[in-house]
Amino acid sequence: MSSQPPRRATRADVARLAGVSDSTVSYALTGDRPISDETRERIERAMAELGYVPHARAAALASKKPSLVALHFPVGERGIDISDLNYVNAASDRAEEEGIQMLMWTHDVTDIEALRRLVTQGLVDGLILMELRQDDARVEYLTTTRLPFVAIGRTRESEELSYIDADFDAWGPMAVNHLSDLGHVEVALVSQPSEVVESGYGPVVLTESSLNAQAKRRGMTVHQVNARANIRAGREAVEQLLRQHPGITAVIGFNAPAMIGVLEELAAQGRRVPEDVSIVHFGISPEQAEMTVPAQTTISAPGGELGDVAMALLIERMTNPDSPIRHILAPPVMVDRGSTGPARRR
Amino acid sequence: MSSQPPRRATRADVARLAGVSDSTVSYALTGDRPISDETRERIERAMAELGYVPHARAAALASKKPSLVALHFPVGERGIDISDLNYVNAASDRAEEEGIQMLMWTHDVTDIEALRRLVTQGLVDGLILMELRQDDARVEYLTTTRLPFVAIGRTRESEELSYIDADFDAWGPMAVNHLSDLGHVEVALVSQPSEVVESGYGPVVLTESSLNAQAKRRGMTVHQVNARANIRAGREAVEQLLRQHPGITAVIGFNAPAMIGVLEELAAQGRRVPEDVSIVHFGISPEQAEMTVPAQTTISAPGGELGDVAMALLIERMTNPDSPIRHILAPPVMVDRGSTGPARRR
DNA sequence: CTGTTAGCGCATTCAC
DNA sequence: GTGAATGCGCTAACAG
Repeated sequence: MSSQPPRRATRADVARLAGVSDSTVSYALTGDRPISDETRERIERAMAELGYVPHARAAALASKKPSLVALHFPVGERGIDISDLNYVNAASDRAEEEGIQMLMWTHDVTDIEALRRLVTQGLVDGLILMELRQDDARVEYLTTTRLPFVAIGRTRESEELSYIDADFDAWGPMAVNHLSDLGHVEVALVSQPSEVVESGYGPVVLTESSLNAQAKRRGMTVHQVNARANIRAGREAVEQLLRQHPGITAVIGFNAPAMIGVLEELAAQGRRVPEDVSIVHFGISPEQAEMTVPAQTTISAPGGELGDVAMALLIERMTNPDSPIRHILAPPVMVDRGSTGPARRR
Repeated sequence: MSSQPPRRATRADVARLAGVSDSTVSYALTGDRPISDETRERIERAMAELGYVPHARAAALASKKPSLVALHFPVGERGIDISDLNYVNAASDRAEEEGIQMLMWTHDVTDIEALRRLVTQGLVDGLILMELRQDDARVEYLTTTRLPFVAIGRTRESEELSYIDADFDAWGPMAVNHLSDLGHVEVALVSQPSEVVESGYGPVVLTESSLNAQAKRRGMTVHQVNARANIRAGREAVEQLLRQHPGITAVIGFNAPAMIGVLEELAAQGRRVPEDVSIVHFGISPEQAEMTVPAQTTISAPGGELGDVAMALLIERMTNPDSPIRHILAPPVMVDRGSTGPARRR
């Protein structure tokens, strides 16, 4: 390992060694104006020799252009999985295309004090919010701030908020119609813990209500259970559901760990999927859906699109604070993995 | 929503409004020298009126003190779960105590090009690496750089690397001794996918070898399977193991999703835990261990300690580049959740 | 094609 | 107790 030089080389060091002026070095770097091949060559040699690394934060200070944004990814009860990574990577890729770095910030949604520190320290030029609540304290706080931000997800009153979100109002009907077309008339919904619903978590609230509305229209009965996000809770939930409502022919899931338990319990009871019970699962990634036995048919948002568009929205707002508020809804995508079939005859 | 002021207020604006000099405002903020109550009062009023927010990145530039570090958390095949969050939160808490913000960076371990961009853009003052490989290209690259970094985990040749790591050499013996004391002489090891092992992932490599060595000493036979990280793979693995080696009385796991499958398959076969088969699981979080039916006895690293110490190490290196290289090993912790018992009589 | 100059927002040394 | 001056590393006019 080479011994560490005492301090990092600066543009001035490079300029001196190359025998040119400071700004020439800058321009050689950015290519913002023509440089003769010869001086460019000298500059590059000097940079290499000094191990010169431009200091992006100083550049950002001087140019007043955005260089660093954060994605607020509150890793709450459920953690981060590969499906979330689709968002994250898409957003980050989009940022890098624009020469902006994106880092993740993982504090709890409710930790407004930490958010305040992040913002008031002026460490980032913009923020993307995820896991929006219907009433979201972060949004309230950030609107009192000059920091540009957009959301993946939305609040109840979101007129003033730029966001992209999955069109959850279409999720429920998509599931109901699919199952109803297959002849199912009595189904179970294994949803998320009641705290999550009560805290006003948009996806669940919107999906549940669109599902119930459409079920009513199609004459379908829905028995809902709010299960904790673990395997055991899923087993217990489905055991009880099937005991109390033997007419159930399909389970709609919105809770990945619990649905593992549901599948376990069905297998333990000797019920086959999809011959005896059909399964549809909201919002999980292909990886999660393929992981279980059997694989699950899913209805979800289009992977990276949300992240990509969100970053584009943020960049627009950072570049031009007067750019219009945007609301974008991404339609759901259903992937059939064979876990649904015609309803068992009653 | 209030209309947005044209630009953010600066220290100069505050100084002008308060009728004091720029530096006085700085000192009022930092408290680095005595300020009369009266001027402090005026300054505070001015700050409030202007909605002044200090600009941390400019401050960092001027003071040459670190203000932003990144935690490289490669979210690979397995994602991030709550157990990882212990590290993340502990590190981040420690950073904030020192007035430093920590953000996460989630690119793939192998994406050195992206790492190079992160570093050469000079966006962060330091870096914590996670998920170290035995030969880790990131370490190689970063040592050619002036950027301070430390690791949670270690490489094969880690003399020059400051790290904290779990003492995996103690994991294997802890599991072997525990089971051997209970009379188990033939056990299964459901480990991670062979690519992971071949890529030289330290925890697995070290744990496996310490386990095998100790098993030999204690006269224990270990049948190892490298299962993919999903439920189905775990089911298949244990089914085959028990068929080929009916003498197996315990399963040692190092693969959370696969072990869910193992438990499912044992239940499906009517084998009870721990009466028929004992279970010990390496490296999963309490949350994961409690989630399954039955809960699993675990041997893991002490949650937040790794993150906390890693950040402390990094801060030391950033503050004083000449500080000594440190190697710290954290002893394993076993939590008995009742999934192990005396070996079934053969 | 290249150099000079004046900042970006702040910390800090040196004065008073 | 307070102010003025200098510089962190870089960008971006303004000058040739």
